[in-house]
Amino acid sequence: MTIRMRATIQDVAREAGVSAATVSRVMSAPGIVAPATRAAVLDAIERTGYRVHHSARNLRQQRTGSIVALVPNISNPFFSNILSGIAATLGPEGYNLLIGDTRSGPGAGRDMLRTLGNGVVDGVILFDGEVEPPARRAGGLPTVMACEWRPGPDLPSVRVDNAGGARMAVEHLVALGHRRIGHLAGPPKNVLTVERLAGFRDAMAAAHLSPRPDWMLAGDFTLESGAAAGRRWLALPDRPTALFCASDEMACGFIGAVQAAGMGVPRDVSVVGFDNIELVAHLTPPLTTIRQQRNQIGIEAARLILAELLAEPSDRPPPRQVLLPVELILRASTAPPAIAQVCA
Amino acid sequence: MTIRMRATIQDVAREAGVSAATVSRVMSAPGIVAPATRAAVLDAIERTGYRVHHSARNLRQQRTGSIVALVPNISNPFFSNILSGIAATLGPEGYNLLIGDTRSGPGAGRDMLRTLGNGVVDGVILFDGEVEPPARRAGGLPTVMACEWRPGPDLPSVRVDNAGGARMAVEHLVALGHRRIGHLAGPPKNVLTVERLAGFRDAMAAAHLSPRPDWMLAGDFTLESGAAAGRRWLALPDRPTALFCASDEMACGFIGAVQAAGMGVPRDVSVVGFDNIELVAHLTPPLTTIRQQRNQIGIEAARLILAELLAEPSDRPPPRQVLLPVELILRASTAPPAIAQVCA
DNA sequence: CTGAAAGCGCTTACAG
DNA sequence: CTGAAAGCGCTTACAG
Repeated sequence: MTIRMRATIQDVAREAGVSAATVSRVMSAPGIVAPATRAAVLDAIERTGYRVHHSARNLRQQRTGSIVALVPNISNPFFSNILSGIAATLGPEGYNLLIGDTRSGPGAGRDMLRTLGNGVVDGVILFDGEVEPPARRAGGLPTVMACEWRPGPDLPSVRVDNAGGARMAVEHLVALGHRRIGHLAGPPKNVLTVERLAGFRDAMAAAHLSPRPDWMLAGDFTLESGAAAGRRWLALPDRPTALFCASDEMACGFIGAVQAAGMGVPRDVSVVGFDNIELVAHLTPPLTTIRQQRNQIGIEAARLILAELLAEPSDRPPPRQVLLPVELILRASTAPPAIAQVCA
Repeated sequence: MTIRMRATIQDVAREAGVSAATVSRVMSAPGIVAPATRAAVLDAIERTGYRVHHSARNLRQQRTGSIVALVPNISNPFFSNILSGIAATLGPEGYNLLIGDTRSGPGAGRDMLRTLGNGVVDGVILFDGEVEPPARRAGGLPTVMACEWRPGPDLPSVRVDNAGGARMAVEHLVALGHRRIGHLAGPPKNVLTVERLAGFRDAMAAAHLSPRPDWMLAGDFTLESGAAAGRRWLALPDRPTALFCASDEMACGFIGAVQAAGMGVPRDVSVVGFDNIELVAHLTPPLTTIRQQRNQIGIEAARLILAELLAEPSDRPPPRQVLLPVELILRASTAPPAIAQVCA
């Protein structure tokens, strides 16, 4: 029952007949150590099964090697692909990805950011526009925003063209002949809600249509809120013939509720979503939607935070805003309005 | 432009007129320090804005304060709720949750586990039955399995009653009057595939039905493989009237493909899924499925790993297997077979 | 090209 | 109840 302890750098040094400093150099800058020495060290590393102890290295280098992604809700599948893009980009650069939830758990929100600031992570990718990150000069961590952002201040961020996507959705419906177009929005204060709503209004105005207040439905991006909106749509005395939903999840819930009542999509109402989550291609009818490149969002966010970490605090570049394009995906949930509807 | 450095324990000690040791004790065992001293220290902590530096503490305590969850695919929304259950349980105990992907990225699989073993994490929750964790005595990390598991060895694990769920699904279909029942399975080597298939066969035998080879469809748990199975079903000269799918995602893909061809669910085929992911309640028709308590899986897995970390290596308890029950959720995707079908 | 030494910021026997 | 000291395992000026 001999328990073999983990080898330390000292064990390797002894085994190779060199100093710990040399072993360290072989790992970090192999070029500056003599070939023979290097070979001996590598051999000793092999024999001892040595692996660097990260806590020790981190303490010495005053870094942690971890980045945290803070999302409003880990359970939301929208983030899965994004997180996978982040992890894939961070890994090769020697960073681990930690994941946190800003809305639940201990020390949620801003308080969490302060706790994380001391030897837990080196940087933050923040997906929640309602959390205010402590300023850099107040001891705050390097932070980038993704998807959502905060008004005003100068954090690097990656966003998609939310207003543009909303315009595409409406223009598509208008081109099909719809003039009675409603909108199912996200939670009121959310920046994405605001931008998509603005795009909706712009495109409506451009088509000389004025949004009807009773056709502006409120949701919160969730399936359930979409279903509730569907029930409200069913109860309307005078219904829009088309609806632009600010998220695919809401569109799914809406369609489910409408179909459950025996109405048809797009027969009775055309529906456009936002996000292009994988599932909506398999619905009946498949959902017309605005595609966000989720994996790319993750990749870009990871690059931004890596750039922040690399830059000297003194000559940090001005915060970059990466804007990713979106794309209209045409499927069968949209069609020209029925004659009866147009004449209603 | 005064940059105020982070306060260290020494700064607090100086400020309070005590030693660093005392400050440390105030944080870890307030009871053993005199009330007056304690108050002075707390005051100094407040004034300096001191926060413990985790890398240093970790190095000293020979722990990292992090647990990693290794999943086969971060992008799979099935894991979202589970991860959120883990994070919620780990947080209050002072552990962070790291998330890794066993199938992609650098050092995937087993190699990853060895890298993680040195000051990166204290323990592993492994969701991939195909990764072999290094044994504890070979310097392997404390590990628990969740959802999937490995044949034979003695790792603690949390599982659901996969075979029981499959039996419930088939019994339900039999009770509705189906006798022509097919199965859409997961990837062949997967333990979940094997268990659910066994449950399927048991229940079929109990109903004096023999599974027809041409009704045993193969998938890999993904939407796309479900859609492919739907196309195969459509091409069958003699079709089953009901199908038990080993995952909800496959059931969604299957239903989408079948409906796209103008066939009806449950009119032409009844479908049962497995998992009860949130979305399937909003499909048309809503999916009858086997519910897994995903959040609870996460909570139990977190408890198991915490127990492992707490136990002295000497008197570690025998590995516990937590078996969570599943539940049949009745919805509208299943119905008695049509007369024409029964007589086919 | 290599080594001796200092030190990252904590915690914890040990002694009093 | 409290302090002085050692040490966790590394890396990195500094000196040669």
